[in-house]
Amino acid sequence: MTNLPSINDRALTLLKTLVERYIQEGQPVGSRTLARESGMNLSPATIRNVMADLENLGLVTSPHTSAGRVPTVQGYRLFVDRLLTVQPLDTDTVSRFREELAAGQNPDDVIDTASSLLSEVTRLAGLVMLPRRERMVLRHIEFLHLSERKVLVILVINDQEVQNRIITTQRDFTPAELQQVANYLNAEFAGRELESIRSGIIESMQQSRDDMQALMQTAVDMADQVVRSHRESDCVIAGGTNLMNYAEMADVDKLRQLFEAFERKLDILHLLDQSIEAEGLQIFIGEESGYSALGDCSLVTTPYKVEGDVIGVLGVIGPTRMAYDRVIPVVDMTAKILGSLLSPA
Amino acid sequence: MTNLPSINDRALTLLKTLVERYIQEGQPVGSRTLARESGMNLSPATIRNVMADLENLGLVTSPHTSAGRVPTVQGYRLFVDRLLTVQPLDTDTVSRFREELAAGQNPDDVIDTASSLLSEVTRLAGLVMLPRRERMVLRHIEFLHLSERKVLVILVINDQEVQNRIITTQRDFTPAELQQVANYLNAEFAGRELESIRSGIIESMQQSRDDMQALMQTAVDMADQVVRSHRESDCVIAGGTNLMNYAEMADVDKLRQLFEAFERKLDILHLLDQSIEAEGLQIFIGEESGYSALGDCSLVTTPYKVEGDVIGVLGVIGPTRMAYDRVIPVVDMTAKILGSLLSPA
DNA sequence: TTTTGGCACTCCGATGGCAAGAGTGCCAGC
DNA sequence: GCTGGCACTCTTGCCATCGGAGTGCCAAAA
Repeated sequence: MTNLPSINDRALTLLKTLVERYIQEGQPVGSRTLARESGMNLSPATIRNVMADLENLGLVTSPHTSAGRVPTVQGYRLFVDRLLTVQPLDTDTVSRFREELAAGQNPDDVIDTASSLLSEVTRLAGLVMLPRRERMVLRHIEFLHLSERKVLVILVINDQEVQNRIITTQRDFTPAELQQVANYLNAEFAGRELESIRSGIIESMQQSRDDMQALMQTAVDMADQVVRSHRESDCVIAGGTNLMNYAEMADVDKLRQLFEAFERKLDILHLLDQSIEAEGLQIFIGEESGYSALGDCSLVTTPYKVEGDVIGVLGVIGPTRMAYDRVIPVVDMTAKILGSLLSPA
Repeated sequence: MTNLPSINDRALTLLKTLVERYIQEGQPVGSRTLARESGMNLSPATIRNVMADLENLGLVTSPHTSAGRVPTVQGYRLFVDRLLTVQPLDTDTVSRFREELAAGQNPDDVIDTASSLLSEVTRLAGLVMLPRRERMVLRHIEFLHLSERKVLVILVINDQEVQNRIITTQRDFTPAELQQVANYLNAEFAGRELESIRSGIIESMQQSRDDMQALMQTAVDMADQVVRSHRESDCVIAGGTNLMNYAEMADVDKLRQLFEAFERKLDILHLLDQSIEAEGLQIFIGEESGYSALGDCSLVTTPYKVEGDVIGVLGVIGPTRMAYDRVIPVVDMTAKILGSLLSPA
């Protein structure tokens, strides 16, 4: 972000080749290799001088005296911000994403598929935050008499999501009574936002017979729960095992931390929450995320939109040493396709 | 299983202490330790003789010349079949299971909770196979008009499970038309088994208007899918990260194999399928499972029943060196509680 | 016949020294 | 400002060594 004072183009080019090389090989890059690789016709000695500068600027570091250099977080930052040349997507991948995502039967399906595809193609862990809707509109409510005092409540929200729950009522309602309550609620509240329904129902509970209140109360509870669960939201993580293939994850302890974070999901969600605010694609590199469990990991995320409104975030998580140039376009494309598939109509 | 010829009680007691000790410490047990631990007032030399016998019988083995002994798979087998003294459950755990499981809002909730509780209490990975029902009865079907040519189909099966899907129809149906089809299907097929509905609907499709066929076809498709997905079934695995705490899982490669098996789920399901036939609690030790990915793992499973019929399997997976005496009663109890909670009425 | 003490033996794991290899830092010369 | 050269450092692999732990076997004791 901050513009570095004394850094010339040559140093930048060398940094770029260094990062690229390190991403590919995963091992410290020495001056000899860099001299060969950079295509700049410079001697190793010159490179060493430049490296010393880059090290002073905090862009690279060596693990020990006689190893090559490795990019620091700041080095990666500069790389992705200013040096990265993004690889074009091959059309096969695009059409594959389009097809497999379109095959989903309902939003949950599509989101699962998105996460799996992301992980499979990038060979990293894919993550998709479930869409949050600004407007949560009750579409339809239905009560189904199961057995004595057991009722199945079905709630349809936003034309897509179906919630269901079994409740035990105080007394046995006849199917006709249930139908009656449902009809009333549908007539009164269908099309209204969940937030506003709560007060509405509580009001009308005053007037209705006492024993109907339990049913209505449940409707309110469920609506509450849907709203709440959508506020704290949730996310789908796929292909965590992919991360076990990387040398930097060889430490079981580190792995455990990471996978525990996956199971908790909370930290991840918090990170995703941050990037939901951002305009476009975002990259968190290593410690930038602020979570030690994501130690040597980077996160590439981008929001996805329905009808111009951001409703969620998706991306991948992998070692800092990931192929950003190939990952970024995949994440980008997935967001676009997912957005278009989730839009109503 | 096969009764071993020359094995006396003393040898068995020593085997028992050896296995217990090894389960606790995770390290080969030497003759000196065993002499102290067994409480039998025998000298290490005597123990060594017995160990040599046990080794000949294939019940224990030493990793190398001057290490103590470690149980073999056969050793564990004999241990769990004949020597194991099961620890009583503490009542706190039981009531905790009861409460947390009863709090589930619908079957899926309950199953997730069961898996999590299993993993948390045993500190292993918990797994629960989704219940398969013999009778799959259509309870209710509903069509909801979303937008032009988009219809949300909701299927309620067995009074508990709700399936939903969004379909695109050939032409736009009015809400009234949709209601009409739903009414017809409910009147005709509610209460009947899914298997038999297929043919019924196809028959009645001959008589109905062509453009209604699409809707009915979808109903058939969904029913098919439900039946099929229940046949190949599915399972919930929780707390895989717990396994990373065990020394025998320190190898990242082994871990990867294991977690990949978790993601595939197929092998696991196949194993669970085997134990669904069995009468009660079953233990697969190490290679007995037949899957190399489960190399040093054991599986403790037990079927759970609803109204006397086995409808699923649950259990835990962990290192062979697990505390069987504590794990077994937990698995057992979970199955009982889960069964009672899933029963209708 | 069974148990025991003793003793030689084996193997692991930690430690240290050694040499090769890789890469750096610095300096003097171009 | 670039380059070659040289000394220096650090890792890695290898080998030898040594103490500890535990076994196997044998001969004596119970």
